[in-house]
Amino acid sequence: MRPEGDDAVADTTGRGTGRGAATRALILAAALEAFAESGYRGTSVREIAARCGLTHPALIYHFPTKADLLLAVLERRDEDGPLEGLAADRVLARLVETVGANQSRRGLIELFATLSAEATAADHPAHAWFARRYANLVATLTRAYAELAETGELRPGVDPGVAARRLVAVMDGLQVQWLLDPEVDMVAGVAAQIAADRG
Amino acid sequence: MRPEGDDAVADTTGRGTGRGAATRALILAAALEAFAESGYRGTSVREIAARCGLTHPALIYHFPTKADLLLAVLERRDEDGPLEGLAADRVLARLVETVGANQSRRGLIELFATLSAEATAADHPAHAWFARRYANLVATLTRAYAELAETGELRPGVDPGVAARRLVAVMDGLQVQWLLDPEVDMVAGVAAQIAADRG
DNA sequence: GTCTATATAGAGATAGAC
DNA sequence: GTCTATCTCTATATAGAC
Repeated sequence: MRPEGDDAVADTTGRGTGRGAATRALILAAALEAFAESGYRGTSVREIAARCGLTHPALIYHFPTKADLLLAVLERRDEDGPLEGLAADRVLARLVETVGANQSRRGLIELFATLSAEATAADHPAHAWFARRYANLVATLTRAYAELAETGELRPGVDPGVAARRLVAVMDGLQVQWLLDPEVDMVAGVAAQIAADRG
Repeated sequence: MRPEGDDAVADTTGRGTGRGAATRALILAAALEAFAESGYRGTSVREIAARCGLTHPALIYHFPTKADLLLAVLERRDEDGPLEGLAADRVLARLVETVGANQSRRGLIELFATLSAEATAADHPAHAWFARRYANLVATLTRAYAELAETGELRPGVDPGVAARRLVAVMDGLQVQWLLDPEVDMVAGVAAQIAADRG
């Protein structure tokens, strides 16, 4: 009897989808929360284990190292709908929607704000993941802005590549300001940023 | 005989300016470096002590706790020339200059990028410092943009307060991107940001 | 003012029982 | 699949010698 049914959690350890699949999902949720509150370095594997009623070795059985656990959390977020295929208008609209949706998930914002700064260190376990993430995002937004420029919808003199980096920067920077002061309106900020560069 | 001469290092422990003043300056420099490389949580007091040829207890004599050391490092940077008194044009020009100057001090950028994210946690020792810093910076830039708006030098429809927050966000966000990829031009990005909101 | 030595707590990770 | 018990390392901080 296998109680997990048709559970479909990604398995990075290659152990298949045994009974542990549900436990793995539990662990990933707890890890997301914990990393979000204290960052990667500030969180202990024991604390994550305690959050889901496990002991430290039990967790380690599923994710051999702390770094493996972090990468599993990050890879899980990669499943979010990609922006790559969309038209320029849709890409920018989706970006604003995402910011609005995230505004109700403080933990997620904390995780990415903390981690993206931590992970600038070359030896950080999530370094490659963030480098790839930023490169992809900037490339996608550069293409969107370039598309706007072709039809004259980008303000003259605005460089699509620089504007794309600035847009990503505004999203990141407003997250920190919002974490320090929840009165800050991230959606308004990002929308204003896009409006400033469009014609 | 007091070898420190007219040394003027801030003394947060209330021990006066005895021989230790030179040692304190040495410690602060090493702490800045170390915090910059590994963040506050990722740095041990022992490592900072080792960097300046001291033992851990010797350092603790000067700065009773790790948090005291961090705050002393931050307060030391408060001595940088303030923006408050300047005219709008000068404020914005100085901002771009500062970004350019910082581009040669990777350690400083790492410190602030890492810490500003870490310090969003309410119980972080530098939380109050960063909350104050952002409030001051946004207030100063809001005033500068409002001044531009009065003389019609701000693009119509741009809210000075929102634009100020976006400018601060761009500076912060570009730092992370620059840390991940030194090809990123922070000066060009910040200059473009200001140009996008001005008339 | 700086040291050695130590207390205490917590980290990540492993071995082996059940 | 999860546990107890333990290893090893490192952390912050203190006591007291010099």
